[in-house]
Amino acid sequence: MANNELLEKIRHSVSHVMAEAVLQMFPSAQIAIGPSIDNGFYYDFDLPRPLKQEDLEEITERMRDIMREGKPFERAVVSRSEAEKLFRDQTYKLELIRAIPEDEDVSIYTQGAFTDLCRGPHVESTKQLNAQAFKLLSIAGAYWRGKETNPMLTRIYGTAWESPKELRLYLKHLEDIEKRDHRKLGRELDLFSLHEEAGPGLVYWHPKGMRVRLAIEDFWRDAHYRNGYDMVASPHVGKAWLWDTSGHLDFYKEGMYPPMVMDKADYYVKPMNCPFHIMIYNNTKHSYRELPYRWAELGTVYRYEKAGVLHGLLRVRGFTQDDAHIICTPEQMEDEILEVLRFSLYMLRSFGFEEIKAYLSTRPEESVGTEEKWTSAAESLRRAIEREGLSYEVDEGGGAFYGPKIDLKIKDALGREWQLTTIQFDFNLPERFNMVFVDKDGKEKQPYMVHRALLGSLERFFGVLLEHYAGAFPPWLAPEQARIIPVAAPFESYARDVADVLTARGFRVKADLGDDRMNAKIRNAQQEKIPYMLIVGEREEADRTVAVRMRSGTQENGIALEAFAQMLAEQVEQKTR
RNA sequence: GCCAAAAUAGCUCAGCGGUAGAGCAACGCACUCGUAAUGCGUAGGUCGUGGGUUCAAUUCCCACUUUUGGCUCCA
Repeated sequence: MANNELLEKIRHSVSHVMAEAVLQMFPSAQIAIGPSIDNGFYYDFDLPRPLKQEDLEEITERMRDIMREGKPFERAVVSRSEAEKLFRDQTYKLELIRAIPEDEDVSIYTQGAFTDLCRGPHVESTKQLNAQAFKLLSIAGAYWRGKETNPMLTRIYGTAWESPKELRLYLKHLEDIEKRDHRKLGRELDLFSLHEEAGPGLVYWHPKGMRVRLAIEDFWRDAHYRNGYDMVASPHVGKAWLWDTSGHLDFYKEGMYPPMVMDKADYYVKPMNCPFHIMIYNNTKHSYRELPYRWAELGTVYRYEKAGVLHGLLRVRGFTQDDAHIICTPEQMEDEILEVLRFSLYMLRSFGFEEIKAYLSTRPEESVGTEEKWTSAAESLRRAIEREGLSYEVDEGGGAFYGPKIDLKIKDALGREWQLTTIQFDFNLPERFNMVFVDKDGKEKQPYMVHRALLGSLERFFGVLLEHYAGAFPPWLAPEQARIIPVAAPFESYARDVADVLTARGFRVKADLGDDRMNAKIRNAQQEKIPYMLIVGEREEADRTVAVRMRSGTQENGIALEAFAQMLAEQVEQKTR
């Protein structure tokens, strides 16, 4: 969506108009902040009572009235004391005024009866706002300045555009997003479920969803073996000793499920796989000749996520990371980073994600590891990004305390960004677990350890993929690749024959032999978003062909069964969409 | 965790102080049919859980659970 200066002015101005309308209704309301945001605006209020949906209608009407009056937005620069006097009843505004740096002007904007502390800019007059091109969307709670310890304010979100037409397009876009919601598609296509009574945030994979997941996993394992990784598997629980040593009980305890007691020892379900992989490493002594190790595991971990943040497959409490740890010598580190980034991009592109952006996070204030290690690690991350020609942003000080990292975000079919890949250095665990290798000079040295997940978690990745394809998976991922539909009962045996042939070739197909009419069978297959419908009747049976109907609606008749099988095999191999 | 809203059949939803209703799906029967729904019938619900108010609660009130939208966009 375009986001030019005019739109920003419009949105910010509409938010002021909304604040004026809210103050008309609730003269005692405290107003906080009301910026423009992507696609719209919000304003935070401290109100005498909670808002109802109907209130939004009244606010909307009042806003339209204000816009019709056509009052100018007037800017004025005032002194601090004037500002404080002006907003003496507005505690949040007073706090904001005090936070303005000394060398900055304090400006106010007035339209009609409403004056707000504001940096601007705004449109010149409320006349320039189109009374039919905005919509108040939702009411939400938001902490003052986003801090949990601060009071909870009432936030009204809205969207605003130059013209009613643009508003309609945007609302349509929101509908598209809703239609693609992976939770909805997951239910409609019978892919997965969640069960509140059996535990929130825990995913149940149904047969069809599992088919897709296994297609992803099979490709993932194969790609990892081809790219120099080995597979390991580790337990789901570990004794407190492990988590004490790793530091998780000190730093991550609130993210872990509470302990289980057995034989007088505390066992914790794993929130991460790393300590286990280190146990494997520390099982024996290692020479520099053996490094690097690249150990991968589809490791299922459990983390306590706050109840309010759970969201379908995208935020869950139990998930399977496509995890791997690279353990290498300092000399190998640069090449390993470059390689892992290259491999990440290959994986993401294989799934149809072409727009990829990198985010580099560097050393935060509190951190472990030497300055030298941080610098060399961050620099090799940066060089790897640049060599791959990725656009990137740097988040200074945004790294974890244990090391710098690269995150990769992809853009999906609707232009939304999702973080999938993370590549993180870890200077903490090698130290805590006393990991060593014997170098050329016969001395024990500490290896570098890199933690990486390319798809992130299978659950989240599956959710993103589902929305990206709107449920219409490409043939190589589709749970059912082709549905064989006889035009009438007499051709059921040929339909079964076709299904047997294709099943024997390793394809995922089903013959629809129910007593529905053909039209209904096509409709069902269409709604299940199956890539191919093979329609068979007298003609097809006679010359061993199939009529191939694609879910796009286009069709090719009289395709030899063998030719179809070859085409499908090729599409699966090439991962064609 | 916090704010707000919601929870009725497998799904989508209606109802609302007098012990529940539709469409789709499911199941049964009939129908021999060439590109997005053949017709008829049957079954399915302690109205999220617990408590309260009431002669009577799915409906009103309270608590809990879960779900949804937010809690990062800085005057």
